[in-house]
Amino acid sequence: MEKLLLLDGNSLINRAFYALPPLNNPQGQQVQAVFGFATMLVKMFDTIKPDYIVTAFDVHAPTFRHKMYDGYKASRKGMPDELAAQMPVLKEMLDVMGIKRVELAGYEADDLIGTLSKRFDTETYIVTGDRDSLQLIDAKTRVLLTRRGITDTDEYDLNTIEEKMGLTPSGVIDYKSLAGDGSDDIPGVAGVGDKTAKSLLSKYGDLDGVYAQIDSVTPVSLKNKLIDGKESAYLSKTLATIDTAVPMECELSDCGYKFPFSSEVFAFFERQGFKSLIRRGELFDTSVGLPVAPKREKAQERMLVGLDEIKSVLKDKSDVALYVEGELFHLAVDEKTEYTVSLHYDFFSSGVSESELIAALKDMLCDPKVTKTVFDSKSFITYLYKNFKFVAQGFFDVRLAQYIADATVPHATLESLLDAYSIDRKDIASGMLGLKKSLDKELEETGMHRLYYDIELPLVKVLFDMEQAGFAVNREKLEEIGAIFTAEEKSLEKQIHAAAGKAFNIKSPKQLAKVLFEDLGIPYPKKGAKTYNTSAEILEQLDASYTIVPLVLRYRFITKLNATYVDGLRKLIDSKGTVHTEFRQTLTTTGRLSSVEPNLQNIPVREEDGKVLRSLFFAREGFTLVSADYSQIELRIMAHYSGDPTMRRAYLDGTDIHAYTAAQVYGVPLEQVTPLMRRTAKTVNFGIIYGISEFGLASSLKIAKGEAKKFIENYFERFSGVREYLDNCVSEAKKNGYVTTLLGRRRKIPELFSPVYFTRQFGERAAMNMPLQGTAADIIKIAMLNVSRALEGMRSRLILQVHDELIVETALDEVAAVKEILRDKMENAFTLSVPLVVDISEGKSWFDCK
DNA sequence: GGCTTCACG
DNA sequence: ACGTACGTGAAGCCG
Repeated sequence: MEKLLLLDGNSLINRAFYALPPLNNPQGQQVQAVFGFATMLVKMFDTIKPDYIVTAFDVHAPTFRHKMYDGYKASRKGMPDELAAQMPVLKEMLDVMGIKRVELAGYEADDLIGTLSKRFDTETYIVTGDRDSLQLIDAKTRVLLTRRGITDTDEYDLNTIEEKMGLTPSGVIDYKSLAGDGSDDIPGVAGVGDKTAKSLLSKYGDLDGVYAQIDSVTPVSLKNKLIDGKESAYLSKTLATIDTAVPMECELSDCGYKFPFSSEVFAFFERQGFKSLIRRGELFDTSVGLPVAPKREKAQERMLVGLDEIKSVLKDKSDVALYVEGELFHLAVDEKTEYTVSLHYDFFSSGVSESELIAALKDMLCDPKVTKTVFDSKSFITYLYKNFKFVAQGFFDVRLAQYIADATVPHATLESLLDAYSIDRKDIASGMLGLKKSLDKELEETGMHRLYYDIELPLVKVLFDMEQAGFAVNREKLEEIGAIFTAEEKSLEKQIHAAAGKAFNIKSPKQLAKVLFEDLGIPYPKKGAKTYNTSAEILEQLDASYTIVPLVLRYRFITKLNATYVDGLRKLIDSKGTVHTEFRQTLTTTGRLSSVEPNLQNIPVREEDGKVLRSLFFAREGFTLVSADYSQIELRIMAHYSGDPTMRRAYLDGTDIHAYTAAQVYGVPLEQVTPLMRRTAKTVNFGIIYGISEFGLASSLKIAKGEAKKFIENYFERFSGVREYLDNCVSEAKKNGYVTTLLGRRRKIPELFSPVYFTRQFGERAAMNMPLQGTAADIIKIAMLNVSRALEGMRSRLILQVHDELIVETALDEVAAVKEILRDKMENAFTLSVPLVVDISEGKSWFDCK
């Protein structure tokens, strides 16, 4: 018999949307739901081999919609805009595939599917995530319910529905009439749930049976609930019943489709970036001469036993891939063969021990002429250094290359990367050689070859050295400061509890809000707020006559310092009194580094009482700290990029930029700029870097939006080049889908294509900020490479980077030389049209560097 | 595990 | 009509 496949378009795309991570097409639009739908379809073609397909969609009665700035908003409550935006793409896909789609105003997809399932006398498969559809099962109709993933389904037919659900198809309706369905707004009978509904149905057959013998229902309480809920039960029955007689035109002969796919489908997949589908040649009709990419052959698997065999495979090879996975060591010298070595070594087994293997490979690992392709080279050389005490070199880092190629996928795993390039997960090492080839080409094509090979890759070793060097921490002083903090914390806690009139957990924002705004009745500054916010920003606005408020603020401050920096740091000090941060090089979207365990990039500095924590970080015996930081590097980059003559003038003349900005914006001579004017101008300058918005500036300056608007207008009038630059950033980003730094680092900004106004605004600000923040990151990375080279042969060591600051632990007799190196290498890392200026300080501890 | 809060550039 | 400045990490609460 011929087979008909009925798909619930809304339900399935919804599943696909939530089952997959966001995935963007080359234009930056999210398309993961469409991709998931396509994958499901292909699976269905494969397993069911239907003769006919129809996809049904919901069309709700038109509702009033507010006019949007962007003229668009999700049409259905509960559907996120990111999904709604994919509906037209899905429909386009179905059209190019020649798959019939049906929709009818006022009917749900369910009803259309129900009608079609009854209309044709043929074997019918319904695919949906909606359990309601189980009522449509009959001798020729079965239902495939989607499971967790996107291609897995549970099949229900007339036999299995009884076993799996304990219900008949029509029982599904009766069940809902009694138990209701919260997610579908079906009330059911109050007080009747899953268990009761099923036992009633098994006893009385169906809903009518229950009410026919209502007097025999026990216990009496249940009987009364049923009597009270009778009207609701029958209303529910109407609601739960799928309409199988929708007046719609559709004949089986309209429902054919073309598979294998045509060249139009291929072109569609290409436009949407569905690489893994494009690579599957068998999906396409080859008779039309498609440019189908050859499918990557799966590598031959070979187990290597014994060191001699391993050595002979590697002999004279200059391009190898390595991956250690538990007790398995993966190895490849070309893409055709996947070698595995078992590191499980004992008296009986024939495996090779880890230390034997590494010893045998040591020369190769340290030979820069042999390129070792690995996933995360810093982890790999750290592992070798910790366990075997040598420093390997000569790597291609697949994770790093992928991050440079596309930083919107943060910290990708090797599996996700192999999947993305349609490489079998078992081909770990040989697959990495494939990845290397693809990524290398991608970097070349996108102009990021040099960024990767000349900056990021060599930086790995610099970061490794910094991590190993570590930063010495004064443990006695840590305990002293901790004791002081703890004492104050205790005292504050007592005072706060006394002021509140009771003990409560001050660290719980919920409990704190209740005490402040309800128990003590402090007026909440934002009227109409749904939930209380207890952030410092709000607390600072509260009526000064409530003494509890400053106590809470101080308590927050002290506990933050104590928990994060005293307790947090203590746990991470090694036996030598040193902390070794880990720098993450493949994380941020702008190209900055991040620092973890401990994060040494957010040690307090702004508040005096917090800044004392910097005295814990000190230079070891015979050394001192030299710190160098760029002065307003991002604004200088802005001056360079925009070429704004007014702004450049300030930097060329060496004028105080914030005072100068104030003079311009307020229209007064430089000498008449007050500290308040300067402070305001400084905030405006920060705003410029962040991608200014009226709202953001207003909230930062705590002024009205209208006033902020005036500031911005004044600013742009004086610095018109800056406005042109920012506008240009956004328009370029919208045209290309990405922005770039001076060194060609790219950041895709898919948010610019969101249907949601706010998300798009965010994308625009990110487009303005990234070239500035990212170029600053590029420049300090170059400086780090040059500083570290210049320090070779000296005893002084680079130990920390804090975005625009470098710290060198400096041998006492090298102080002058180090200062000169830092100034020279940092100021000359890159030539801009305005000077880069570095401020240098020195001290035994970080606190003393001022 | 998500949310809130707050430390840094 | 609604609510954010850009980029991070850590701690603690809460469900």
